[in-house]
Amino acid sequence: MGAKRPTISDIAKAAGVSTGAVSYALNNRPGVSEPTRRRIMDIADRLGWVPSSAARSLSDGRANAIGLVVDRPARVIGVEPYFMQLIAGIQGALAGGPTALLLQVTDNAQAELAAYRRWWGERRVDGVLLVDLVEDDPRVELVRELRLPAVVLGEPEVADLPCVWTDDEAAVAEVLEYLVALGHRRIVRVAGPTRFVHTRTRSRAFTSAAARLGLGEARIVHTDYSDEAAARVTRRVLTGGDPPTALVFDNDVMAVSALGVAHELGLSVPEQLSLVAWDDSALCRLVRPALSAVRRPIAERGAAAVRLLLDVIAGEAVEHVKTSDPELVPRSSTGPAA
Amino acid sequence: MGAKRPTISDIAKAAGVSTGAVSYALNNRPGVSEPTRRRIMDIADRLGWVPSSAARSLSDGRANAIGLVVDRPARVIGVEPYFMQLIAGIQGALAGGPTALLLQVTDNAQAELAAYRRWWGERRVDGVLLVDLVEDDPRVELVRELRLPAVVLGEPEVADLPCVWTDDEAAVAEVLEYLVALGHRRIVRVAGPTRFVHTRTRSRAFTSAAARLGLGEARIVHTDYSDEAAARVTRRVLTGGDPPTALVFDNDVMAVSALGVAHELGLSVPEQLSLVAWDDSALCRLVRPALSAVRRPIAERGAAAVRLLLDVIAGEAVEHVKTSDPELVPRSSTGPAA
DNA sequence: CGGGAGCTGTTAAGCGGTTAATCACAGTAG
DNA sequence: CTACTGTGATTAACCGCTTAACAGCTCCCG
Repeated sequence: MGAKRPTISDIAKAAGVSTGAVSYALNNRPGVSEPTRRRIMDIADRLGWVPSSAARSLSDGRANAIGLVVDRPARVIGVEPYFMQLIAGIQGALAGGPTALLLQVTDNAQAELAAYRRWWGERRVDGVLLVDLVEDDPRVELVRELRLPAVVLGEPEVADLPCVWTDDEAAVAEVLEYLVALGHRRIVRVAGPTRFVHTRTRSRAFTSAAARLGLGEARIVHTDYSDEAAARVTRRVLTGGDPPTALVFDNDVMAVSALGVAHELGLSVPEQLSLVAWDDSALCRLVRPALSAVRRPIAERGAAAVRLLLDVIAGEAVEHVKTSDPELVPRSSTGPAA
Repeated sequence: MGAKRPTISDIAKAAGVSTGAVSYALNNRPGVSEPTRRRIMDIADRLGWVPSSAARSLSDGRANAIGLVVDRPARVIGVEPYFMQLIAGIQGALAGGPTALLLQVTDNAQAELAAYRRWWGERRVDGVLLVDLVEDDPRVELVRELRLPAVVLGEPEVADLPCVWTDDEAAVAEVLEYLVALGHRRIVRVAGPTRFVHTRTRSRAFTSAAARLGLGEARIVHTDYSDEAAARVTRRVLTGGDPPTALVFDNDVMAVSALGVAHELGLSVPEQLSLVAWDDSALCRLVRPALSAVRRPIAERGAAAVRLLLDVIAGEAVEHVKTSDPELVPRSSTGPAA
């Protein structure tokens, strides 16, 4: 059962006032005199009083919690540093406030939808964060139908939901220009699953930048973000006809995996093959050669999303938030084309 | 505010019975006839009823949530695959049930204690999972004082709390025997922070196995689990007098980092230096040479801990749970001593 | 035929807060 | 002296659900 927790009526008894007065005092609302308020607050923290979230939820209808569902296969989620960094950023913005984070990891889209629906039904969360949006994402429809406050981490204009976004397109162009400047012309993008909007956005940017730079053959191959898939795809691309001299990846893990494949195939990096990773977690610095990568402000994204969501929940008018720009961090995995 | 959510009194109205009857029916308790129960349940799921967690908490005192606080510096948490795997395991055991997971990431022990205290005060959680225990851990004292159900992921007998443990000592011995069989005699263990109990346990096992195997010089150096610290330490150890021919690490990230250092120093792995990682996330397979590692059942630990905690919360008598044993997975980072 | 025993259902209190409505009691104006 | 205005409090309803206590009904037995 746990030790006894003081309630406002304990405080009321100790202070010789009604529970109503205690409530007014503790919430800094008018209705009690200054001396009384002080007395009540003294007693409250002498008793170590903390409001019961259930009671508060029940009466004011707010859960003081937000939810995040991560729908990625278990084997991917472990190595992918993205989510932990995102969570760290989320926590940073939540720290100090009354709001808690509910986390769920699912392995299919249905389960994710069910999770939102249930949280909403149980009134467990005041709002949710949406990541990895897909085209015509059913979650968008769902939160709209439920009128569940939601913020998207992704690209704006894909849903009429408030959104925290990062200018990936510019970064894609920057990477391509960089590689072209190094003399590369056959460049392949190893992307995540097509269904993700962010994948498509980057692919579009990749294709158009390639066209602009006069690269006829801007190939894109898709994976599921896993290291195995990346290895398979990389192997195929490198051993196929007309192999590329540079590869651009959609995350860190795949780039590292490709480094291993290059090693296997006896291709030296960056002399014979250049690699560019995406996200730039510590992984990129860990391997040899250290990977050139596009650094994105992941924790910043999480924190911004939380702030935005809290505003939405508070009923304020909000606008899309753009984070700081990604930046290419050149290291040792990129060099002049062979 | 969100769309309207049905309550039991909506159901009661629709079924022409009292809310009490509805409650009995929906909870499968005696007190209503079979036909009535069925009618009520039909109406309930036609209306899409989901119980309000706040209301339920308030009346039965249970939060239907458990809490996990991870107290590691932000820069470590991102790359460390351990926690995400643990969380995946936790979710697996929670899936389908009514219990949610509250997650908090903090960057100091005080904040962690505060988090538990607050969750308890708010009655937000029914119990908590404790990881990374230290000697005389204040959290143990805290949960005892609060009578907050808790389960330790770590070694038994360090606290009188139920515990999920893995036989690391045997694994340490196995690794050492393996290395000695390969001819290594100068072996250094690159460990996590001394304050963690699991660090000490492994160190003790390391020292005693070394003694048993007649290795006089079983050195242990400590780090904070970060790749930077590991690189620093590895560099120092390898360039100092009487350098080791094999290194055993306390996690994956440090081993990968050391691989980079070896590369820097022109030491070839495994010809001149053998490396053994710990945990065996995908990281180990990603790098070249692939790292020999001790694989631990991390997700299994998480799942077992959840089940144990739910039992404790339910008031059942429980015992420590031992997970399956870790196993050494030899890959290409270990070989005969030079 | 009186009086349990069993079902099926209702009533109402309570969980810990919030808050509209009300009240007692100044002080102050008319 | 009455009426009005504020101020600082209390009261009680309510949020949605659980559950002990009780009530009506049928059935069965001595």
